[in-house]
Amino acid sequence: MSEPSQSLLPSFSISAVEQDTGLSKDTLRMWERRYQFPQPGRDKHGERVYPAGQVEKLRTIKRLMDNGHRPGKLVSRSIEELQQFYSGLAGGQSQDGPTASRLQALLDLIKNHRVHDLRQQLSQCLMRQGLHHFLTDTVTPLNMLVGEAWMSGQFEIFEEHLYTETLQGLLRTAISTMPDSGRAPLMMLTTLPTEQHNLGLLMAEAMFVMEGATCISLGTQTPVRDIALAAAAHKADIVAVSFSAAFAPAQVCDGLEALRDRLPREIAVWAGGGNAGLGRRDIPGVTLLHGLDSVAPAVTQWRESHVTA
Amino acid sequence: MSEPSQSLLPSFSISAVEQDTGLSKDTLRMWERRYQFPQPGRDKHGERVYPAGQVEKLRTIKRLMDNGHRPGKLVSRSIEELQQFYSGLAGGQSQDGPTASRLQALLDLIKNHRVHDLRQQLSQCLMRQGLHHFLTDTVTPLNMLVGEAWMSGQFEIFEEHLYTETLQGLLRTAISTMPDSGRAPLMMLTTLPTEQHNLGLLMAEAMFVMEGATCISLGTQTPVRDIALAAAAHKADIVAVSFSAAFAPAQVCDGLEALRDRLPREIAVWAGGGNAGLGRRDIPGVTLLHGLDSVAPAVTQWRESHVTA
DNA sequence: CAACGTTTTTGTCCTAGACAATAATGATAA
DNA sequence: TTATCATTATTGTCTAGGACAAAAACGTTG
Repeated sequence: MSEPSQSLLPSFSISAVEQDTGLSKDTLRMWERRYQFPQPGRDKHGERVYPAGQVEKLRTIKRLMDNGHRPGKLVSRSIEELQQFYSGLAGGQSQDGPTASRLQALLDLIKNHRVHDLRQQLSQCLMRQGLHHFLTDTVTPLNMLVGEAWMSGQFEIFEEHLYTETLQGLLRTAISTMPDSGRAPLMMLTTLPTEQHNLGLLMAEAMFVMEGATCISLGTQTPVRDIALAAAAHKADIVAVSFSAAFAPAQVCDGLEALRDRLPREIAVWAGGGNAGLGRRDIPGVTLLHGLDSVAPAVTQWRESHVTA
Repeated sequence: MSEPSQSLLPSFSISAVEQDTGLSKDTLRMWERRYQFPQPGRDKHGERVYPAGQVEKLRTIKRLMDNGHRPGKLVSRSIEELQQFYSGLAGGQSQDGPTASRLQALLDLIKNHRVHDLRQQLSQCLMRQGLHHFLTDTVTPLNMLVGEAWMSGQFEIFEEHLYTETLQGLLRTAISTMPDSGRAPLMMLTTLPTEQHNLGLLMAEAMFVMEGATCISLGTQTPVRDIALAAAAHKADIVAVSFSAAFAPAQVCDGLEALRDRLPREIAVWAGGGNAGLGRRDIPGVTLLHGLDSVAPAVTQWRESHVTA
């Protein structure tokens, strides 16, 4: 529960590790049994005490799992191996030329903690490129680069937080600037419980608003029952749900099915985001959006099949 | 894990209940052992299946616990009794006259899902009252009323979400409107892991910015280690942490002590929010802010004791 | 190359016992 | 009557190892 601060290298209780890594206590104990990793020490009460290094490795593993890897292949490797593992994954589609250097410049601003300049530069990008290209050509690749930088040990968590927070501020401002068109479709946006990443949701909202849709965001973590109630209360046309990589892939389909069941058929369900479990199973009545570029066609198609007076 | 959708009244797995109520699986099982409540059924695999009614009662109990009640006195009572329990608690300091009717009007807007009007009315309040009075005289009491309305069954979760989301948008806009003074103190704002309520943090940020402080927000849920790193990187003067009622009161002091330990002495630690565990133990080197009104004096005092050229 | 069945992998759930931290209570003294 | 201290009650989280179903990977056949 508490983290003793005696030694220079701090150690963590099992619940602290759970919070820190996103791996459940059950999973942590199970890995210890199966893979002999992690191997925490014990305090005087016989409770697990995880050294900082192992926690870091666990974080790294979790991150790789979020990208589709399986733990069995990961636990036995060293941190260094794991870090290389990742750059081989995201680095595949790296840009080149001016785009790359522009992104690198932004990355440097984050690294050097120039929050103010970062915000200004991003804002400038937004103005120059327009919201659409800003999202697809700057934010999306930058997200990947930031994740990669964290993975390879160049970034700390807080630098990621800072980037996310800055971007959120920017996007919210941009969205609230666009006039509420009042046009169909009326979209309800949210995430399911345990999914706390707001950034993907905001990016989606921005895209939808640009297509002239009317958006109502419930924020993150709305229980299925409440999504259904909210959609009914607002007579929404579409419920859009976002799944980040961190969301348990196995839960994605379960959640979408539960949601689909609770909603009347005339309300569409759209799902998107960077989650590995999204394409896995096909759920009838749920439209998958693969990337931001599929937003515009989806809205257009919806409008064509819902022509009203 | 999955929620069967066969019956009209849906039922929940233990992990669904955990998500929904914020009570850990261990706690749920323990209550069952000790208090004979909840009493979930079992599916064919022998796993717990909680009926919707019990989940609702659990939610209600959790809410009361967040306000300082203890479970032993609550579990045996009926939902109706529990709901009265709450209104007796928060209703004590109800306003009267024009303030009350203004708040009631806003409450009605939420209830009738007039999101657009709600935003406009709130915005108008903000303009008329100014940010300071808006926060203390409108937002704070409205928060309580919304919580109370939920408790007594008048509000659904999603209506609370909607209110929160609207308010967040408004506050973020207001904050970004105020020019970044660049003056001391440089404040770093965040919450500890598991604390996901951003609203209190935003309200605090607004107050600080109005006092001419420079704010950098890390968003919610930053691990202690990363708060320390971030504070060092930005040469922050003060680290401010917010604790909502939902945060485990027992963890508050632990977290603050851990944070205090990791930060150099010249960086101040301020803590605030509606959490019941805040005043409990006195932590040397941590300043407690009781309510938004204590923000201004605290900043003034800090400035007085840090006169620089 | 697609579709199917089999094996391995993996996470979550279960029970039941132990114990420490916190809150409430009662007793004593100022 | 109020403050302080010791005792008792309450409460949450940890531990262990067993069980099992869902998903992924693999191999085989059409």
